[in-house]
Amino acid sequence: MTSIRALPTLTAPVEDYLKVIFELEAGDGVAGTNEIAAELGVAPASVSGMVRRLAEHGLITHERYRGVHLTKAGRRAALRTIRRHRVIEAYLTRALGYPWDLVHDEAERLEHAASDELIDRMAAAIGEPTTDPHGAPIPTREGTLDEPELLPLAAVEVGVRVRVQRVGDRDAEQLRYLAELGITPGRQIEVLSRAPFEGPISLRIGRVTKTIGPGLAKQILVAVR
Amino acid sequence: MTSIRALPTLTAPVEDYLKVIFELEAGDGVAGTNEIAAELGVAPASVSGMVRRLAEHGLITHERYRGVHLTKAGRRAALRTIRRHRVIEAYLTRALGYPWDLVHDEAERLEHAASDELIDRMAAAIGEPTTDPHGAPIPTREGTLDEPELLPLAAVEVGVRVRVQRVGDRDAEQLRYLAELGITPGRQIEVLSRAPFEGPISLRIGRVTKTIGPGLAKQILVAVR
DNA sequence: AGACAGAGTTAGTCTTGCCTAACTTATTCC
DNA sequence: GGAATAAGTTAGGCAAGACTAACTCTGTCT
Ligand SMILES: [Mn+2]
Ligand SMILES: [Mn+2]
Ligand SMILES: [Mn+2]
Ligand SMILES: [Mn+2]
Repeated sequence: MTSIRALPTLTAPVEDYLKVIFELEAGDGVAGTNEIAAELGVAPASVSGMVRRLAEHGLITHERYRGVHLTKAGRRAALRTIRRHRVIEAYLTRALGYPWDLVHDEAERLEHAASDELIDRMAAAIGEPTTDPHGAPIPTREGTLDEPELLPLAAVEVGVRVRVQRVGDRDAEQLRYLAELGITPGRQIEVLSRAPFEGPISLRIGRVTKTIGPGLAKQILVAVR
Repeated sequence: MTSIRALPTLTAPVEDYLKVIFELEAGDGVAGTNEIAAELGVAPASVSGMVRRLAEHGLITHERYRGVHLTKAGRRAALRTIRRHRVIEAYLTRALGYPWDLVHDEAERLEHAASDELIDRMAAAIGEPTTDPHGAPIPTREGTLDEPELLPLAAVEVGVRVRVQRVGDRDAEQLRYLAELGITPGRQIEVLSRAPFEGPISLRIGRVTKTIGPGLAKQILVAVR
């Protein structure tokens, strides 16, 4: 039995905090104050303040000095914002010809202003997309997220052929470079060689060969075969 | 010689105040505290506070107890927001099939979050519209606004044939009713009769006859012939 | 001229969200 | 086990933007 409680419209900063906490928790299992601060570009002390408020509103639980976890309500709100963000990114590229390196910043603001109605119309207009332009899966209206297991390209053995599934979308410059290299979701890649000690990685992309650093290779998520 | 000064990104409330002041000034020649407060749904004291801040930032001039006027910079900012608002309304109806009674509220939020880039792409995608769905003219990118002289339907003589140019867009309910009556921009109407003392007005709309009150008729702006 | 209504302002308070500086806790390392 | 270090928190401030209550203009009406 679920009690339907109208969420009392969250502010833009609150939505951004929840989103970041969701993503950190998915990675580490727990979200730390400094991590959240770094991700949002605010001072750690500001995070402590917000964490108190989020806990008071029942969106997270907080163990002092131990990190935070989303509650059911917090997780729901986070997934709603993530859905909005990714639908907006998908719509901007597919319907308005936006380049994939610009959509993130735009979506970062619009995600707080668009109504559910608008998000649904956008999604419908481009055929209910399941991923955003960077390959990130889009949560459903109902708040379920199907996150497939993916491998960072940096961890793929030499000789293996993989398909690009998803790339990091925070850095616009990096996205432009990836596009230039031809590394976009759906692309087939073969790892030709890997220098030891975190050295450069050679790739065959289509019929050309390119070499990238391991840092970049960590941002490229692939599926084998 | 114009000095190019980057406006230090205005907040959403500031943009809304400037928009409202622009519209009141266009009407009365001056914007009063209480008018602004009523328009924004805020206490008059809140307006006094904001007015001080806007004046400090050089967006308005303020004579105590006398009302406010936009400066050049304030007018420019107001027109920018109005352009955004109307382009968004036009885009939502033309590209996403939004009904005309819902676009205002949506645009009221999105106008503060969309980049100039996005507004330009939206405008381009629907063929550089010159009016919004309610017939309001859209300011140009350069900040000029061509506001044609229009007559409220309430002031039209019996027997005169007019064309609907623009309708008030604040009240969603009213917009639904107007749509039901068939009173939308572009529509031809003939005034059949007007009862005295602010009485009801009979109209021929297409081949049907409808009667409306004078309050509603003030919200309908028309051009003769 | 004086009174009064309406418009506008001031004073004081609240919440949100941010900051820096100083402090406390947890962990790690010798 | 105790010191160093990293992580996290508290204290104290600030600006924006809202509120209520109390005060002050301004203009009008007699
Ligand atoms: Mn955001
Ligand atoms: Mn993305
Ligand atoms: Mn607005
Ligand atoms: Mn409109």
